[in-house]
Amino acid sequence: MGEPYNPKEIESRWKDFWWERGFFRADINDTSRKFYYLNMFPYPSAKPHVGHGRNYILGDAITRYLLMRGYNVLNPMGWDAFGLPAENQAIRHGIHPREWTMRNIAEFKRQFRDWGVVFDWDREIATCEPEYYKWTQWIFLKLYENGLAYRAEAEVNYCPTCDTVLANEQAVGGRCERCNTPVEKKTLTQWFFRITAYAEELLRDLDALDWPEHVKTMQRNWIGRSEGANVVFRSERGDEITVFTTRPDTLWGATFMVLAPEHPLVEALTAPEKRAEVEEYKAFAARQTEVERLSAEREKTGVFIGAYAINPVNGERIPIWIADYVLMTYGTGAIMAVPAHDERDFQFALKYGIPVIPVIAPPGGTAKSYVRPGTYGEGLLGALREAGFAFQEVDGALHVTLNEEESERYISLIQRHLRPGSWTAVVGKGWCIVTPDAVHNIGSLAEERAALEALRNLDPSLAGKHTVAEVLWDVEFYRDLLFHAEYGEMINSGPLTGTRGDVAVKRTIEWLEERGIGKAAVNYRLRDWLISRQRYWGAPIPIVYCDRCGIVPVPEEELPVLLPEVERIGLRGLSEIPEFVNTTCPKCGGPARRETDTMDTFVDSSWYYLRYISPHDDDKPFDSELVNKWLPVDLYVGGVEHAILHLLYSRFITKALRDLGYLEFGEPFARLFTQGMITYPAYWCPEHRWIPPKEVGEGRRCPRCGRELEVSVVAMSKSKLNVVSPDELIEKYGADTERLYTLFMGPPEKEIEWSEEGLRGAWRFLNRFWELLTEWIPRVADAPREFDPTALPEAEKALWAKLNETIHRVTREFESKRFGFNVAIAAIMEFTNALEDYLARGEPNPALLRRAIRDLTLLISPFTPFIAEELWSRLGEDGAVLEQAWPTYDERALRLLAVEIPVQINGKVRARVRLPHDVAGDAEALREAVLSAEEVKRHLAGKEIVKVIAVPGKLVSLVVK
RNA sequence: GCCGGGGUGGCGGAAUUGGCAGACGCGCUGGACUCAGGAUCCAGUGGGGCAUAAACCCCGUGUGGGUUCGAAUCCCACCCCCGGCACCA
Repeated sequence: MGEPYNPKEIESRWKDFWWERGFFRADINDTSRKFYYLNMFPYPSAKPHVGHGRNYILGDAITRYLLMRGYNVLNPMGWDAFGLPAENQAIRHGIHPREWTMRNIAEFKRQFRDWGVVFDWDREIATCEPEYYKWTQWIFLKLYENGLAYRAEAEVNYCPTCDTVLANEQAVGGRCERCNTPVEKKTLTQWFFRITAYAEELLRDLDALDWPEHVKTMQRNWIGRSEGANVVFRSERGDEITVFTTRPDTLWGATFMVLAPEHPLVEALTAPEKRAEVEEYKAFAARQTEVERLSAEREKTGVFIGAYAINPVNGERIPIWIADYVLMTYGTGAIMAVPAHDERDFQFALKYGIPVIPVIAPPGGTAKSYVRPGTYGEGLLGALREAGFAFQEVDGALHVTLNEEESERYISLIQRHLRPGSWTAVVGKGWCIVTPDAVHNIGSLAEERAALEALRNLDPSLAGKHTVAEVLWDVEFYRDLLFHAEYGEMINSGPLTGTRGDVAVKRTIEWLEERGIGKAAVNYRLRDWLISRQRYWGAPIPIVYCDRCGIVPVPEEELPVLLPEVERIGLRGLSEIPEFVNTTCPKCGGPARRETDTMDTFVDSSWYYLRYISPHDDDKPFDSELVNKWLPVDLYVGGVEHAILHLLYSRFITKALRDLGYLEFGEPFARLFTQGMITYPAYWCPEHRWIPPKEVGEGRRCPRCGRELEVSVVAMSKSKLNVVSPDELIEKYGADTERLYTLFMGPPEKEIEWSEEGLRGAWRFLNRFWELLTEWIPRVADAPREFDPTALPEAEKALWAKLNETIHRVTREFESKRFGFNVAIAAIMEFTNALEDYLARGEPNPALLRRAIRDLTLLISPFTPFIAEELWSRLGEDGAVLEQAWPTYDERALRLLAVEIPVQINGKVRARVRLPHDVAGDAEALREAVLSAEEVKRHLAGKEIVKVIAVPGKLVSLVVK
């Protein structure tokens, strides 16, 4: 037996060793073998938990591997140190946010040290330090100078709980991303970054990034590019109303127009008699919270404003409505409504009695006709059969289904059999109303009116119907054909009638452009980035307002605009600190007021990866020359929760700085890896709120009131009291156990539940590992370092082969995209098991054993560096683990062994044959060897071999009869 | 609805990318040690059949079909789950 494993003692010995020996200090001037590894820096909120650990332990393992592979690794760490929680703490407890933040930072650093997670601490930054935010302000000024930062009045999202406005990206589903409060709409004058100027590039450049597909998809969705056309309609008075549409091919079917309630023309266009109604609706729309507006299945509402527009393609006069399903913030805030081919417009038209004109042939070319009971003569059924039309009789009514070419023939037939005063319709490629002596095509508004008139005259029960569509909708049989959004042949479309669906959009745009009534256009869902925050704990926006000079940027040499030191921070942030607000104009020297908003903390984090290169430079934000050599970041690792916000903003800032001449690259993160969160059960008592898992007893009841608790397995968070603290684990099992389990629990990109049992599995393994190695290390101290593998007996060859296979499997996970360290560690465990078995069998070969212990120690070192360093030092090798080359894999090792070749007979494995590697590796030899093997012959008795497939080194497959 | 990613034992997950499905670990079962064990160690563990045992056989990677000597892996259709977006014209 070896020594008992005492992690506490081992870990205290090596805790500071790696940093002190300088292994993690990057040589910034040597970029020949550089590797920029970066973990997303944390917001230092309270104490880190094992969920944080996952991120940094993963990064530490990768870094240690890269160091052993001889890379000059830059792996810095810093703090996303501005932000609301610190400020809220400050307001509540009177402690300064800096103090609170610094305390947490110290806590994080201590934790990293305990974990054995080392960074290049010489490059530590904190975004709340003036030496950092000075340059955040500098970036603001550069963007401002170049028209990429601007101040505008806009409808913005306001979170009443956080007392500040939010960016679009931070109002998720109409709720504050941070606190889940429904956001309110407010019209305010705020600062924006013009990220939309880069919409196209942000979208296009995604293709070349080595990022997870789902993150790229999220960004694509967020940017939301759509292609179409802008078409200019005019009001009857002559005002131009431009609409954006992705379906210009449906233009002839526009039967009304809808403006967003806030559209600037609404005021001027509204007819006097509609004014009151319109005002009321606008007020109603403004009252709606985002959450209400977004609620699914909400019925569409709107009002007619008493004005008409002229459709430029066919001169049709169409009513103008306002409705809140049209958003002022997308496209032009005005749409042409084509109810026949847009579901929303269809619902709206049906509700408000607006005509529907089909202008695109439906897919499949089917048409339907419904003939009411008692409206047709005796001979119709026979005639239909004779003519070969498919129909069904349902309670005396006929359901006729036609294909495209049959419609005309059918119409003339049905006309002969309809009773006088009766009618039917044919709905398919266009709609028509058929009476015994007329056919009304619904191809224009006038035709639609005429058809409706005819119907009303025939059938008094239709007097209350407003449109033909309404009449047809009442017939269940027609419903699936009344509206469709597919592309198809254009019909009822004037000169473009007959244009095929696959070219319809393109042809229509050309046609519009030739006539100057519209042109191709692209729209994005992405909005400009609102960066103003009405809070104290952030980087002040470096702007001064002067009554004489207007908006004046603070001159570069006066940066930073420092946060004022105050006794107490109030709810109104900087605006309630007169010493800060009142200043002099940098231009004219007259009295002026400072901008009191601070910047969104995402601005701070959108450029920090540049600052690490020259973190203490007082003259510039970053050293362009070095940054151009070190960036893009080779590997960026963080949570998916930043897939849109932080990653999109950073990409934008990088592109902007490139265009301003400070950078030579346009993407900050060449490769991205998103790791999943660690979850844990959280218990909720309706009365006592969140209950820590430890206090939950048998039967899942509240320890205080005995009520049954609701359980949910969710990401660890302090607020839900379900965090697992590393301190207790490390005290009990040591950091190596936590590290090993964290990496072993599952593939790192997946969310996974923390388990104390699983952790103990890692603990058991390390104990076994330690005892085994410490038992044998003293016995191989004097063993030779070299040996000839080919001269080993079979059992030793097997161990040697297994060792090489293990090196291969572990290395592969570092080199792969997935960092499947669960598999790498499994391989190490397997080898340890094999080594145990080998040692149990008798006297080992000392040279081989020494080599196995040596390589095994190096292989496990990125995962459990403490135990590895300790074992290494006892092995009597030179230097530290991180000074060793990563073990290499000798392919020849596997060839030393006999291989077991499975033999399939008719697709099933029926025998296994052990063969020397060179026999198994040669197709012909393999075939011969297998066919002559006894256990194969046994299965072949009395059968005829039809085919033999021999795959060298893999298997032999026989087909027999 | 659109887009992306997935469905493998009781659980987390492996499977060198078309070649022995279930590695490794957790859990579970039995045993050992023990006053005791929720500690530790040993053995077993996909389902079923046969059975003293060794051995052997059948089924099995969401469902149905296909390609192939051979499919978890490739193709077609469908079902389900997760994530993102969604009144975006």
